[in-house]
Amino acid sequence: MADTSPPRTERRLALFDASGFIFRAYHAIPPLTTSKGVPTNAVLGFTRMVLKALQELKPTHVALAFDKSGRVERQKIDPQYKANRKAPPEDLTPQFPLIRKVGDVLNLPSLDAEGWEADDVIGTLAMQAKAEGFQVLVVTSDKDFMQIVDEDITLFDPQKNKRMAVADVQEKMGILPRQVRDFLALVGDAVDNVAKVPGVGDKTAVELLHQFGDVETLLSRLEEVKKPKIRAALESHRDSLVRAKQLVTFNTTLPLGVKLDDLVRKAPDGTRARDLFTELEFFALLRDLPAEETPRPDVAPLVATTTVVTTEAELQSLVDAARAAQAVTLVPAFEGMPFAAPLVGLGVALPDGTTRYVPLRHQQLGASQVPVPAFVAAMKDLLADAGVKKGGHDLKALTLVLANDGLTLEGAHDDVELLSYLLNPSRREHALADLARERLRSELPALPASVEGKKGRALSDHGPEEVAAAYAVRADAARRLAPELWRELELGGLAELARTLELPLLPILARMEREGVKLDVKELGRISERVDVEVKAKEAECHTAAGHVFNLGSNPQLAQVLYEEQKLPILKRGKTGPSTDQEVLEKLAEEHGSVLARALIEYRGLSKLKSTYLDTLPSLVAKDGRIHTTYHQAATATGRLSSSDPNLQNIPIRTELGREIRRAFVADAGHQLVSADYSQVELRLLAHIAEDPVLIQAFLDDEDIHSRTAAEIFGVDPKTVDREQRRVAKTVNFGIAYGLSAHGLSTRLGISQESARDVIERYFTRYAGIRQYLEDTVEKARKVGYVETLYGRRRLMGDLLSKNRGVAQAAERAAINMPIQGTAADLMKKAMLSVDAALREQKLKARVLLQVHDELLIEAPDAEVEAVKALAVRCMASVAELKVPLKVDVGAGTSWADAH
DNA sequence: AGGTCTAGGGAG
DNA sequence: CTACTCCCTAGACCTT
Repeated sequence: MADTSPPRTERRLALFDASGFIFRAYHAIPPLTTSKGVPTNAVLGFTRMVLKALQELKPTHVALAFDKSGRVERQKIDPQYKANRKAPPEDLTPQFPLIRKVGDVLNLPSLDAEGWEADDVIGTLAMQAKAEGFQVLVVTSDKDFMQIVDEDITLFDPQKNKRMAVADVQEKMGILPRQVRDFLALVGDAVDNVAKVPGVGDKTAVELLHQFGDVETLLSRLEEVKKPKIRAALESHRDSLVRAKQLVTFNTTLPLGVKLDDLVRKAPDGTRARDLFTELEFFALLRDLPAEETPRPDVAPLVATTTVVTTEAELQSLVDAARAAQAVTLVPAFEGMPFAAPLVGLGVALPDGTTRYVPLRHQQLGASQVPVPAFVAAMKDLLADAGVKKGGHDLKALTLVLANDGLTLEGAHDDVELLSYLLNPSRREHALADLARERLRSELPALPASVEGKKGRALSDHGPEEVAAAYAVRADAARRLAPELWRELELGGLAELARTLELPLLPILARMEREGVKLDVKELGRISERVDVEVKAKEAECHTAAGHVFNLGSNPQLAQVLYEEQKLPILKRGKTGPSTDQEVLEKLAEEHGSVLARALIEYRGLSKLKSTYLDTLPSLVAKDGRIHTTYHQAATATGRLSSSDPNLQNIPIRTELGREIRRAFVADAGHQLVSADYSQVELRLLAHIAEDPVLIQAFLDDEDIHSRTAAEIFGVDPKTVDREQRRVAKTVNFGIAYGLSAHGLSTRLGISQESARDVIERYFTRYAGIRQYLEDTVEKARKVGYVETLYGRRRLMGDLLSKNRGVAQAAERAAINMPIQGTAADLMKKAMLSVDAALREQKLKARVLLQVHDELLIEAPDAEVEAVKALAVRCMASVAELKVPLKVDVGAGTSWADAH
């Protein structure tokens, strides 16, 4: 039996200067509130610091020390002590109790003493612990604490992550730790209103202490002080100096009535900590909390054991059970990209609450696992049977992995990632572990580190016993989460959206990813070589203009050259320094004739396209010569898809070079790419949703919408609108659904704020329905807490009630935009279902490859091109009956550029 | 060497 | 603060 209590010499007590950190955290972290408006910046900073320090110091004992009416006792010595301190800011006061709560849920004892400061509490405990043989670590950033440093007591500054021992004090101060109080008394403290001896600064104080050792000796041998002025000053400030030393000296003899055994470190109360952090919206910190040690009694723990399926008979009985229940939850074990990764094993949860793990490609098992062909044969029909509801987490990935073994998954129904997303699309992640923690109050067992970290052993090198439980438990967690999520979806009116839109879309996205798009690597290479030359030339041009070589990619270096060496005016500042962005460079080039700025703009444009696309895309081409992006169906706050690895939704188009890059996206031999995109879809939706008669009529008349808007704004005939007027109108049309302000419009158009205001006012006068819609949307969102699309997709909008004006206003703009952008996303998703169904129905070979928000890119055999163009237009335009027509532009060609 | 943050910029 | 929604790159900075 191992003795779990550490040996005496290894007992470490960490004492936190809580009060000190509260103020530091408050000032270090910009104002922050929860979505309900509760200020939390100091709480957050404090909590972070504590967690970090605990991790770093790994103490065996711990306490948080607070001030409690901290001036009272010292003001008995000197009524002026801290008399100039203002009351804490009003948004800090409510944070004190919250910080005590944090200490409470983290199981860290809070200590204080009436009338005394945290310093004294710490001093007292430090002495007590030292006497009992502890190592003491005082967590503080306050220099006053140096006075209690000795061989057993060290300071730790969590911000700098530095410890301070005796030698460090000597090095920093030039005196011994026990002389620190004498030093502080001599030099005083303006902040705390501790009087100093005039004429005595740091240097003199240290010199005096070297000569006399301490204040008392100094005062008893004043005649030995050489400098007459200093001697006189000390003479006349005798009393205040003695008082000062009393003020700065910690009281180390407080009757705290605490035994060190009471301070043994305990694990946080996982449940309460999670609840509190959730309430405070400290989502990042939630992850750092250790596993919950006390599961809630009303929830059964996730299955702890699982059956490893190694025979065909066992597999068959699993299949039979799933078929009988018409449902099964599956979590695949695989490594790498789902469209290329072999299935290593499959975690299975059945509705009866049992789980299995089916190993398939575990090296060690060899022949003692079900052979892949047998697995495929046994599972094929079950997986392809849409009547058997499939559950899991990220069923698109499951679909792709299964497809690698020729298996088709139908009946995707309980994808908990997708369901959770629909409930709250603003959430960054819908990780299974988080959902299980929040909704099941259960921690998922970790995967072996070598699996999780993707390094070391391959997954297939693990024995099934190492991973079986982990995957089975994941399946079980998903199975249990689904009904709860569906219940909430029903309550929110979101279930239909899930059933009829998102879930049917899932297999289509899987097919699109699997299909990929062909890239002409040679063509891209040719462009890259050419651009390489141009980039180098521009780089040289920049260096010449600067007069020396520097790193063009480094904004600090660039700022140095522009603003210090070339003395150009700083037009805009960012968080970290003067800005060097496009807008600024443009001005510097235009208005200040900067050659460097001009060359840099061109350099940036070229190098961006080169590094992001030309150099990167070829490495992402799979063995089949095609690029397989990943679509994220549970990513955006508005309901759009997103794309990554690579992002094919931001391939350039606006510049000539950009268009050339699109020329490298090509159709396979004998095929063409058909591009079909919605024209002005968001503006049309704005017209429909806002029910604005003027805008609706404009679309019904199929007018040039920007010219029409210009005509409305400027009160002229649409035919006589000039280019400038149209440009203004176009910017307004685009910006209005984003909550465009007069300020924004003026900077974008380079017009005065007055005329921008005028333009917006005229717009709203002509399109009165739009103003009404914008106002109603925000007002309703404030009341109900969310905004929604035509099809009921919701986005929760907590920030609308934020006390931070900037945050609240940003939320208003997002609230205005979401119903428009989100409805457009809904329409496109519906269109994708419709196109897919039509292609199948007509038995066409054409395949949808890409979706870029308002565009679909389809690869069609030459013979099908015309039919596919017509089909795409028909499907996309008829996806909804609105008060305005949906217009679809379509084109075809051998490359993506040519299809436009 | 590896992770995270920031600035900047590509798309709709 | 100042136009919404994303993802990716490079450099800076910090940690292992």
